[in-house]
Amino acid sequence: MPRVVDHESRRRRIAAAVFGLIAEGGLEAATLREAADRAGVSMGAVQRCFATKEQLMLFVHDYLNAQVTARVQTRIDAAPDPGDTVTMLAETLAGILPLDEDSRAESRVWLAFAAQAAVDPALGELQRRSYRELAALFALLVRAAAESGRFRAGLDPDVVAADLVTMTDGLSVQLLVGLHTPDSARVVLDARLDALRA
Amino acid sequence: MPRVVDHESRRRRIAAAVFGLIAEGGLEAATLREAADRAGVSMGAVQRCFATKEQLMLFVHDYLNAQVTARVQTRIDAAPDPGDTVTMLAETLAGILPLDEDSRAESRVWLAFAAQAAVDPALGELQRRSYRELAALFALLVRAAAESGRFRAGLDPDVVAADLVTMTDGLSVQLLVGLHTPDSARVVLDARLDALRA
DNA sequence: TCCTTTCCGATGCGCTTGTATCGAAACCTA
DNA sequence: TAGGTTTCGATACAAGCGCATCGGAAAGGA
Repeated sequence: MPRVVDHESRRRRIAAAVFGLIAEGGLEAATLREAADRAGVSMGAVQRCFATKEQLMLFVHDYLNAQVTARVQTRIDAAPDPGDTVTMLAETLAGILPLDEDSRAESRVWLAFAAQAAVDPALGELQRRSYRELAALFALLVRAAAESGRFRAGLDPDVVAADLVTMTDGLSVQLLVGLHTPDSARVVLDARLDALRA
Repeated sequence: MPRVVDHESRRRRIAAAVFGLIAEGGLEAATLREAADRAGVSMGAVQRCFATKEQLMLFVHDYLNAQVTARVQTRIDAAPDPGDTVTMLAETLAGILPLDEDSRAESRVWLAFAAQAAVDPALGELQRRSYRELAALFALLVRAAAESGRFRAGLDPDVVAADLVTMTDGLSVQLLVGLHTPDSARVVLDARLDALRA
């Protein structure tokens, strides 16, 4: 059993390379050769880690989700009150939005996948699942905040969660295209949260 | 001056073909050969009408805007009270959203261009201009509705217009991905309009 | 009628793509 | 140390791409 290498870390390295390529040039810029170059490996290595390009792209989609999740967790941990449900909700929302260069790159990749998901059933199903998880998280936090009295009573957590997902998508597009600035987006976000508070 | 043909109508025919290709398979499916086939012309004709593929894509972007505008105008004309500002606003919003198969196709193409615009400055500028026009129209209608007493006084038309643009983008994405249904999207839209009424 | 001018359809070219292939190198076991 | 197994790097290949080329067809003026 010779020449054993850490496949998983190499897969992540390649995924990170593809992520960068998509962030800079869209899905069309994601070619196996460029990915191999950027990851510092040969094409043969890429082909050994991923049987087809489609599998690679699905892995990159998961990699994107992991990146966003990690960013959000970091934000929450750095907040003054990491255990507070409203803090968690606010930091999650702010962490998803493209408010700095890193999150802009993530959002560009997200948008590229969203466009592809609209014409690719398999990717669409994957994305639908991701959205459902996000909405469930939002609903969980909203319900907890309402029960603890931090949010108004009588809110429908699922409806509010869906609204928040819709808002983040809209704001992300507007931030990327440049019609919203990070400052103006924060105003919208804060206003939305204020409207929920008791 | 022989062999004179109607260039403009041929350009629209080709644009319509590319539009269909993008709606079905994303930007990657938009190739000159497929476009020529679908439009029922030869590649030579396509090359005569558009010097490069980039010019063709920019034309398709304008074609998309024209399609949406025409749909919205049709909706307004068919409404019971075409002259009412609130009616115009409501029909414009509903016309933009992917609520039926035709508008879903338009929204898929819009999303494909939005993703490309995030990594292509020229297309980004074009899209920014389109968004500004839309926001200006919304602001105009909101201001008129507020002055005529149909909407609450004290609304900032520009802020409301930006919010409406953001909402339509978010709803469009959620409708395309399948987390919102046409019915649930209409509920959100109606609620947003109700919140503006006096 | 013929000629000039415009147009178009077909074909070719250079390039890039994803994937397949394969000899060589690397490593663990015996 | 020898052997066998796994991995990798380079290369080959077919397909598809945008774009360039060009001979002939079409149409109005002389």
